[in-house]
Amino acid sequence: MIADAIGVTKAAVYHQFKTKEEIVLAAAEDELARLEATIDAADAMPSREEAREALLTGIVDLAVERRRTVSTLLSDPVIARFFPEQESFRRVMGRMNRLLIGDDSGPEGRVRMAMVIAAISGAVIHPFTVDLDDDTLASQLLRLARRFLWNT
Amino acid sequence: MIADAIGVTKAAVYHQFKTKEEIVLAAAEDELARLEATIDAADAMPSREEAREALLTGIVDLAVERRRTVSTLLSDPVIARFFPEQESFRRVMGRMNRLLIGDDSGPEGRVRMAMVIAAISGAVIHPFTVDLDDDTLASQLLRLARRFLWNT
Amino acid sequence: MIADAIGVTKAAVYHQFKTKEEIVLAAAEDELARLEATIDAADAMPSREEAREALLTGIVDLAVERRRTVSTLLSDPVIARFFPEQESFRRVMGRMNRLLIGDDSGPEGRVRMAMVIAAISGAVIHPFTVDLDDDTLASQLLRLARRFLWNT
Amino acid sequence: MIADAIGVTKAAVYHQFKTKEEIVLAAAEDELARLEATIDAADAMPSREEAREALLTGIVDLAVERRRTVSTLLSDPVIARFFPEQESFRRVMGRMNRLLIGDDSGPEGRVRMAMVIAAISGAVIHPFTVDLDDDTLASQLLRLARRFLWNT
DNA sequence: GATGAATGAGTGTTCATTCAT
DNA sequence: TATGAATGAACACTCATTCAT
Repeated sequence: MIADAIGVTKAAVYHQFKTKEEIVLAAAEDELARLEATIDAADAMPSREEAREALLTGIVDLAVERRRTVSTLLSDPVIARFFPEQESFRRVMGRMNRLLIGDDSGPEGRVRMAMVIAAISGAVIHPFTVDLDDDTLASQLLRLARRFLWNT
Repeated sequence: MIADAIGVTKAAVYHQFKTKEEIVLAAAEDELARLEATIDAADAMPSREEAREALLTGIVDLAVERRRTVSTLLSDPVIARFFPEQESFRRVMGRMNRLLIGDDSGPEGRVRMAMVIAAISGAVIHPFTVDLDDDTLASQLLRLARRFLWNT
Repeated sequence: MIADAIGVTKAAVYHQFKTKEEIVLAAAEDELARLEATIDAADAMPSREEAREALLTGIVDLAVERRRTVSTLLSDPVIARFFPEQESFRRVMGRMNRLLIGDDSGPEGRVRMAMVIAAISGAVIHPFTVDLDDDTLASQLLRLARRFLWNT
Repeated sequence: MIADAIGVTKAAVYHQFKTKEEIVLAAAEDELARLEATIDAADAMPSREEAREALLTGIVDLAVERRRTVSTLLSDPVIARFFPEQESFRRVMGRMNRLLIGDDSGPEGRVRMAMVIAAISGAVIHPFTVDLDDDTLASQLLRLARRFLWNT
């Protein structure tokens, strides 16, 4: 499908990537880089509150904007298996944790972070929300995350 | 796989269901029936508050308990395409809507319902929450839903 | 190639054999059955000398007659890997050993047996002997084996 | 595999050899040169008997020593097809013939030569003899060849 | 109701080769 | 001399489906 979609032969794709897994992983790394850029931008903010706010907005925007790719990636078994062990992935998740819920984020905090990320990606790919336009979806996601994380 | 799992031949399965889609749809109807039973139970409650509470708990329990099936079903393209048009599905969703957010649920209310359902199913299948035990997951899901729906 | 040669689709072949290895093994078992039939016939001979003689002739005839199949099988990596462990194979080799070089066949005897079998199959598939007609090849092989095994 | 093994790209190999066949043929010529050197050494012997003996030992040593290469080459279809027509190959085979079985080697003699070569190479590559150590294999091969060629 | 046999259309991958640079 | 990118053709295998029995 990939080869057909970009109009080359399968063998040409296999010249660039050794296995199918490599293709999936490359796509995921690309998406991860986008997320890290968002974190960098948030980090540059003057106050903690502004940084938090910017990050959450950035995450939601990213998820909504890149809906299809994110959705495909998140339901891919290769990602589920290999990504949690990847250094790059752990680093980005660590930075997100610290910014969103603080250095003192104990197990409870981490669980809440995981829940929010899961909820965001779930909502972004879920059939029930498929008809929602991007703005509505983004604003609802922000509300949901704020209520759950900080009760605001 | 299905045929092997129940110990008959593929052809025997094709005698009962005309296509693979039919099998998926049948499995989904089964899951939907479980949900409707939960709604029936909630409806039998004496007060509105108790009904709401029972329904939300029931939904979360169902999602957590039947994690694997629900997750498989929700990431199936057949479901995404055909289910929203199914009468049975619309009926159950309507009853859920009315119970959870009231008869006057305008478009805003329905969007919020959809978000909660999406968040619950997203969290249930998401890789980040895969290690959470059922109790933790259920209690976090309840908290998330209550905050977002009723800000409690 | 197999599917094309017998004029069916690949999938039809995969309906009968689960893997390519199974096909190779099945072909090998078939050839082995031929060899065992030859041993049975030799065993029915009245004297030891006649039995020996009949077996050697039988082996050589088989190798020459079924040249192409035997040659293909012998250069197949699957055979080299899995056949020596197969019960059927060990049984047939054991019977051959006992008939050709006797119950007292020590390590020296077994090595000689192996050499003769190897020489026969080598000669049968070797490019240098590819133009020899079946009769010439068979008589030379008999001579070689007799000289080496019994010095006659 | 070849390109990887020598640490260059495939295209670099294709700059030196026009086809895969040419590579195989070049490897074979290399092996043939070794054989001719062995014949040269034998030819330098004072007596005919010593020359014969030296040649046979030399051939067997070569086959055993270079087991893997010889085996690969001998089971290669390109070799079977093109080598018998090659001038270099015919020259070396002619010299071997004359030394091993004499100038008067009629068709019978040539057939016997071919059989011995085939038996040697067969034994060297055959699965049954794969566990034999080099010394055992060499001495058995010498014995087999002597018995068949000269009945000694 | 069920089975065995078959099929078309894929998928993931390798291999020998070509060619512009 | 060498490289990177590409290709056609194969190969081992799976999947959803059909059909005669």
